[in-house]
Amino acid sequence: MPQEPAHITDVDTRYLESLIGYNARRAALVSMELFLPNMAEFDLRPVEFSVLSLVNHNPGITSRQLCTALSILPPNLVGLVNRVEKRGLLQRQPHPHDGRAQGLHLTAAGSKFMREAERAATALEQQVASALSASEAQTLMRLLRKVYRRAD
Amino acid sequence: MPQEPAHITDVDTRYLESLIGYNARRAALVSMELFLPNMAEFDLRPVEFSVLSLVNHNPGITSRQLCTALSILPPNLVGLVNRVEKRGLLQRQPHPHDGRAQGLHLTAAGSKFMREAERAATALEQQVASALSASEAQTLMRLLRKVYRRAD
DNA sequence: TATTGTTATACTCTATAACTATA
DNA sequence: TATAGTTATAGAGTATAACAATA
Repeated sequence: MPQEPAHITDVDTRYLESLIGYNARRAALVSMELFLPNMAEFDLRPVEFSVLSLVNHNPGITSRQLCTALSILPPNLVGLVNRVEKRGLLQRQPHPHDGRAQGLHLTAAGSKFMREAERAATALEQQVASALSASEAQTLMRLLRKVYRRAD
Repeated sequence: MPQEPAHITDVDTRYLESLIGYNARRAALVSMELFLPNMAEFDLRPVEFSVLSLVNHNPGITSRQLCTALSILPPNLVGLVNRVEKRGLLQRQPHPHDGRAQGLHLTAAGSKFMREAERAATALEQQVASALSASEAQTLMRLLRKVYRRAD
């Protein structure tokens, strides 16, 4: 056991690395760091990508549903939707059954855009998972979902 | 295959859930949500806990080393260290070999405080990992480290 | 010349309160 | 009365530039 050296060379991170939250946060930050340059041509932040992807796969989804699915607070979604709407990627449409709500839909340009963006994100995934085998990557995601899906 | 329903009931998140970054971020957010109430008595934010824990296990560590180990930018660490120093948990001391640097050390009160805080964090870990077996938790952390340790 | 720590500051992200229109 | 969307705003977190002291 070292005698509490006053001059540290290698930092002992073993305790922090025994905590799931610490490890998940570090991995998430690295993933987002890789996202930015690799997705630069799309000018999308991670959350914007997530929103557009959910609209892509759930046409007619409401803001409220997006907020619940992605843990975004409603006031913070407004500006985000406004931006991608101004870029011509997304449209608000009247909701068929609820006059308060609006269904969100990708425009034709938005659909094409998201096809390419999701292809790029899937390619980027190879970099994020470069140290993992295919089966390790699947295991990792399955275990992460067990952590954040509290009620399943 | 559904005909693009305009009224979504269950949100299809399958594509996003195929991305490591998305899953890691969701799990990190849930972990931090659990951290706040469970660690409330210590009045520590996750990053403050990480800093104090590294000082605890690496007495004499410098700010620069902390920044590197935790991916914090130096200007953002200053206020954080000031706060825990004002709380009497941490002390800056002259560095033995480098006049520019300062070694960070826990005070006696800080040591006692961090013993209890780390015990609480370890107990909290049982909640974070409640859906995982012990071996699944170990696997999860091992795979997460493979993601964020780009050069190993 | 490079590095440590610091200040000042800007920018982004996240959170809260209150309002409207509709259910 | 409750909910969807919105506005305004506050707070937390993260970023860059520039400086003094030391290597």
